[in-house]
Amino acid sequence: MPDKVRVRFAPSPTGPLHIGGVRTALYNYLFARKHQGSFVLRIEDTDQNRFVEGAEEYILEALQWCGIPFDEGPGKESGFGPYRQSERGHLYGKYAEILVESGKAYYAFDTAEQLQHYRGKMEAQGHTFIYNWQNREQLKNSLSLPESEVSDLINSGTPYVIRYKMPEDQKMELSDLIRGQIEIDTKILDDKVLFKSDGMPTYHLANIVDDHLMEITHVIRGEEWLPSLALHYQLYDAFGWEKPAFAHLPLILKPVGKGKLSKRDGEKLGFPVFPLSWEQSIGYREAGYYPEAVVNFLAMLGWNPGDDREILSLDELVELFSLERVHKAGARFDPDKTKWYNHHYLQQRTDIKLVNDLKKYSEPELSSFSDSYLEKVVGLLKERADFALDIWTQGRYFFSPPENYNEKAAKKHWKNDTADLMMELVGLLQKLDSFSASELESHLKSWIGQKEIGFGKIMAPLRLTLVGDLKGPGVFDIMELLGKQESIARINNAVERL
RNA sequence: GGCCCGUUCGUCUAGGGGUUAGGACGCCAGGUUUUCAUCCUGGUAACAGGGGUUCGAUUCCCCUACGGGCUACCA
Repeated sequence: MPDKVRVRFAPSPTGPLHIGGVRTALYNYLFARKHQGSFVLRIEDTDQNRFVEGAEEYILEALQWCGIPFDEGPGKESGFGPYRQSERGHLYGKYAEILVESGKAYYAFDTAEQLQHYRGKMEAQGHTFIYNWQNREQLKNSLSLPESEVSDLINSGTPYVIRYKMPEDQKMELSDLIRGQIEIDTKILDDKVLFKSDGMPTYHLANIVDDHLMEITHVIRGEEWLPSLALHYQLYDAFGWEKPAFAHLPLILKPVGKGKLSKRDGEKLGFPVFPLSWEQSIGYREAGYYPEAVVNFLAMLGWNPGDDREILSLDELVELFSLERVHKAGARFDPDKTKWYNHHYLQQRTDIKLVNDLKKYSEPELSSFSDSYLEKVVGLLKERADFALDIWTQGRYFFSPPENYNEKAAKKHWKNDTADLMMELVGLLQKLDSFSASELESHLKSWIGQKEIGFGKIMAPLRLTLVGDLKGPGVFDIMELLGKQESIARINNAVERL
């Protein structure tokens, strides 16, 4: 790689960034870091109709949350800006005209309605309408019309677009870092619009011009752009510019069923498809995922380091990443595995951090408990949690007595003599000075041993009185945390109610 | 429909002319925990099909099937 590596992530602010977009950004970021290059964020907002308020802010915040900052972009000027295409509007017309002058592009006056009509007609016959060498002489453009009429139309303010004049029959060899060589014949390609009648460039023109001007060395983008690669090659050649290297990433597919991952899948199967919440759709952040987990599982979706490692930090990913190891086929999204990643990263967190995570979800209920108490709760519960929220939902009994008792368990374990046994147990507990888990364990065990009854006759109902269910950490640990007074109160309470 | 890209356990994938085709998630079983979960151990499970090439193909080539993308004055 001769020059300094420069890559870009170029989203359109037409809505929230979805998880596939995040992965594209991530791969760009990893590649840039790996080669000590620059990661540029460019906002492609040339379509005024699809602009969505707040989308750009969302993109910025999402990248920040994921921990994949850009080196240049909106608000981070570095000599190649501005980084919003809407602010570069004046640039593109000039380049389109250059192509017209050199005969590589032309003016077209066909209205959207006319084209729609042609399309409908062809489709009715079972064909596809393609605006190219086959019919451009019959359509309304500067190739078919006399020069004088063309200038009349332009001077009278007739709306026009500028189309690229795709060669009639040229065999092209395209090259992709992930897919290798691709052959294509230009005769099946169309005369794509480069410059719209509203004075804005289309993606194709703006993209090539900006990538050139911003000195992008590697274009890493989604596979949906592969069909446009030939056009982009044509454009670089038409301008006489050096092409960047291209890498087209496989798409992320639905967990079940057909097609690529969509917002609907998240709603249907109950997992986020956006990094942050957007309107009614919950984001990974809000669902309780850690950015490290999101980055890790996204990185592994379509790429691997070539060995068995699956838990990789961002730094390790940077170190190991290579485009050559990106898989070619689309990858089905696996919600279970993303959970597993989060579970892993949650275990790595300190108890203090987890307490803070927990407070985000249930601050009011937790405010009356000390941090040291909460830390102990977290310590006891974390290993069974995928999310910080699980600690709250699965550990309610640490914060308030059980409101009801699991009926099935009560029926099975609360026998006729259980109440008497529990009262006897209360008597024993009253006498204890230390309420540590180990003390409790030895006292209870010897007591049960003396009575010559099964452990189950005591342990199961005891747990029921404390927790309300047959779940949770060790009974003695729970009792120690709850304390003598609360534990006894809960046993008494259960005796009355069961 | 046309064009392009793809196809290894259910899923993410490693591998690559001769392998017991490896790992992870999920699932199942055993162990630990006198609970549930975690955890540990083990197990289940794959080279889409058909032709070539070859002494030998899951691996290379072709065809078919299937999957995906594109086919806008959207990106």
